[in-house]
Amino acid sequence: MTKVKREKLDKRFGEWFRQVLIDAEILDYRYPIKGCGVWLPYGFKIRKLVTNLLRNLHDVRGHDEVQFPIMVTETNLRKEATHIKDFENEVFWITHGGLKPLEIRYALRPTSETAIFPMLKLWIRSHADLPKKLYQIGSVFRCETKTTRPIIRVREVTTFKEAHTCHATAKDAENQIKEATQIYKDFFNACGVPYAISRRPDWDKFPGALYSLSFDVIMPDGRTLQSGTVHNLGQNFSKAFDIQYETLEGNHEYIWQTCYGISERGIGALISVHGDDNGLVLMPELSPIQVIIVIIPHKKYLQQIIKVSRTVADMLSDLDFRVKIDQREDLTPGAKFFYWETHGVPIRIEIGPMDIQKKQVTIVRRDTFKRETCKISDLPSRLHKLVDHMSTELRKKGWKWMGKRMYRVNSLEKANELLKRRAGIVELPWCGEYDCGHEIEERVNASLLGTPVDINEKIKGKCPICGKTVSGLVRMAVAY
RNA sequence: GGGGCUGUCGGCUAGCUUGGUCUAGGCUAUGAGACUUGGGCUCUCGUGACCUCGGUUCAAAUCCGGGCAGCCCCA
Repeated sequence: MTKVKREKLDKRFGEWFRQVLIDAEILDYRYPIKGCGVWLPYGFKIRKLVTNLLRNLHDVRGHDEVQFPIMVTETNLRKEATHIKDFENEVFWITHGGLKPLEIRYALRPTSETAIFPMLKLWIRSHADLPKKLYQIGSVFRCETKTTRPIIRVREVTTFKEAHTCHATAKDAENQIKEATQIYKDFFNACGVPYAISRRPDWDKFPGALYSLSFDVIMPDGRTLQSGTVHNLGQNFSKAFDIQYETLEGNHEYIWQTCYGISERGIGALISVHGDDNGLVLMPELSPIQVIIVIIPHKKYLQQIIKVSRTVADMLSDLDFRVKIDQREDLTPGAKFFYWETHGVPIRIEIGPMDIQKKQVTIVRRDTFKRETCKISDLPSRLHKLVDHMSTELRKKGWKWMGKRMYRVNSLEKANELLKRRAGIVELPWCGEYDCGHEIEERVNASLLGTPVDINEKIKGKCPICGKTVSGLVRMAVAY
């Protein structure tokens, strides 16, 4: 039996990740523009399963999907001062229409607040129009100056799910933050991806927000990937864009807003968390093919083998499994086994002469490579159980893995030692002050992810900089 | 933000130091055919490349400069 190994993945993650994108035919990063890649058919199918999951999660909670233009006028982009200040040096500009310079330049949206809000001003008249919860899935553009890498840091983010909500009161907006957080928890749980939720330091929040929460995922190399963010915008943007509503009493008030986003980084996370040295491992729910049938040809039994494999495929297809028979004649069964392993297909069914004789099939799991046989009549119940079991196991394995990479320390020295070897996320007592935070950041040479919002225990410690007794923590990691 | 390295068939690479039989070699992939098939079969015949622009030179994959693209390290 093949053994599950994660040596290459753990030691040379960057190389492993790039190879998986090629081997599993997810994304071709050879497009001639920096930071841009092409979603390949198989990768696009994964992406579609992920975006549909996001759609469902938002739809059932009263969000409506919309589609805004990719271009934003310069005037609108500049309306909220802190927002443009932060994005300014990574905005792509459209300066010409044909040969003529444009009188007003257009920006390729780096995020869509400034595209959406002028329209909200037109749409929102009274309290009866609230709450309004919209989302869209599309591309945003950032001229990243740091090294770009496929899926993880790109210039065209092709899969940006951004939700924008409007509310009558601060409290409603605050509740929306809770709902958004729950949606994202549900999302990452469905992907089997473990996360840490932190409130970003004040100086590192989304430009224009009151505060920002972030879902950070630890990658196999110990760096963290910011994979989802939730922002409370307060009235900062509604004031800048003059979005008011008429209250029950007939007054006019500015609306309260939130926004939250998840990108293809989520896909990057789920590839990285579950994979192994044989390539991709997918959650059954997010796998374009859930069951691959490989026949083992044998002259004497060939017709029977083909007939049985079709029967099995039809049966499983009727039960809503995504199933496929690998009918390629130029590859040996062994070659097919490797091929589908690199593609992360959760379950392989082998049907050969031995199986035919015993009226059974052979089942092999992708996550453990465990091989077992099953009577054809038992197949439906066996596979249903197996799929559930695999999802649960992958999710558990992910959280266990992450648990080993969470550290709580009291001194800068210890934190520094852990972060230097990229051990994962390190928690340290912190007073919450800007000066102390910056000094910590400098001394450990890593990023402050912010303060935990997903733990309940009481903390007692001393800020390593000012020495004050504190009840709060700060999380640090080497971030992507 | 700063520094370093790299670019040759679809992928991985040999050749570059010392410019010239390089008409650019190999593995893999791929097309046709034969033979196999319970963990990447074998054989035959094909296909397929010097990133780009400029410079040096009798002569450039090879040396120099710009651009584009990729990788690594440090802040």
